[in-house]
Amino acid sequence: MTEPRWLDEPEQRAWRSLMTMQDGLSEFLDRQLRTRCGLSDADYQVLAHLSEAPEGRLRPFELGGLLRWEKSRLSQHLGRMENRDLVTRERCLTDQRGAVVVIAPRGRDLIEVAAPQHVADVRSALIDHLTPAELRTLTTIGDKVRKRLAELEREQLDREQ
Amino acid sequence: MTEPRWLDEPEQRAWRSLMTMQDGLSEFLDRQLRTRCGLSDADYQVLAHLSEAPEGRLRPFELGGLLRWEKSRLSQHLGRMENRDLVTRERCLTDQRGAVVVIAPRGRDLIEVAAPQHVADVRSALIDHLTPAELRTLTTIGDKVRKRLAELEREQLDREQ
DNA sequence: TACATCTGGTTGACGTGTGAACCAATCCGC
DNA sequence: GCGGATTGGTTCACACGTCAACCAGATGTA
Repeated sequence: MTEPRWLDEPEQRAWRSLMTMQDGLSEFLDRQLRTRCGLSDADYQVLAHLSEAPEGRLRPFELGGLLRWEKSRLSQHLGRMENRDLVTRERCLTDQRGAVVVIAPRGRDLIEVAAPQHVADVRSALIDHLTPAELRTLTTIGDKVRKRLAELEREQLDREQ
Repeated sequence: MTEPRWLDEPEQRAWRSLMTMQDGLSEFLDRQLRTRCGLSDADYQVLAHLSEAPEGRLRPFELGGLLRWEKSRLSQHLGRMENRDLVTRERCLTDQRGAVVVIAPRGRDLIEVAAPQHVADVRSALIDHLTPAELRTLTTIGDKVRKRLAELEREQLDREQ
């Protein structure tokens, strides 16, 4: 605590580089989706998961698990998507308190137009400019960080008890 | 356009890995700052830039340039930060329409507490787990993407004319 | 069966980001 | 100098995310 251990030059550069890339990439992809298909990144992810699910239907809690979204966020977002005819909500037959989200025809159409364009954007902004080695390193780093964050989260939970 | 060129296995994994890391990292860092210092990531960045500026003062448009924020966002956020005594706003003497943002004592105190903790978090979640080679690769990738995004933005602007 | 607890989901209040409209001061070409 | 374009900034309306409170149906345990 008394010695902060600031980032040195290469560390600083890597960190800033990552942050800038992060902001730039999300901003770019979100804007492309939005201007070309009228979908936000959030809409896209919801529709992507639904379109891959059997019959295009999922329980909200399953969808929330896949997206790692808070349940209130999901509920609010589904409400807005329902108003725009992207999805519909039905009552669940086997669990009386639950619901089922179903992708609507308009949602299906939009995601089928959006998906190839989105992949093309991801390629054009990132993937196509990476060597196989860079691709591997990126995967490695991502996996390491994911594991580490899970660890930190567990520690946090332990401390709370 | 007729052939979408989907991502292959390693590409897919790298992309998802990056996205997950991105979400997880921002979420973690933001939560740490928020619970320990009552600062959002946005607050932190504003205060960080201000505290490094001469006399802790910057014109909003300079700050906006550094943060790459829309001016309306910056204006709104500064308003809220002013209400919380983190910054103050003064009229600019040399440009009658402009303002100057100054870091307030409370803002200075908070950033000085938050900064070392924030760096420690960045280390503990990311930097300390990377080899020098990974650090270099990350920097390289970030730089490539930044250049590429700038290129795409220029093309976009050209198309609009 | 009865009561406590847990789970799936919605709602409301609030903080935050975006785009467009707007105002005033400044700049620039004549 | 004058009039139009540009720049610095704020404001409004709206979309979005988070948290806490809440409700109803399910589950577990005596």
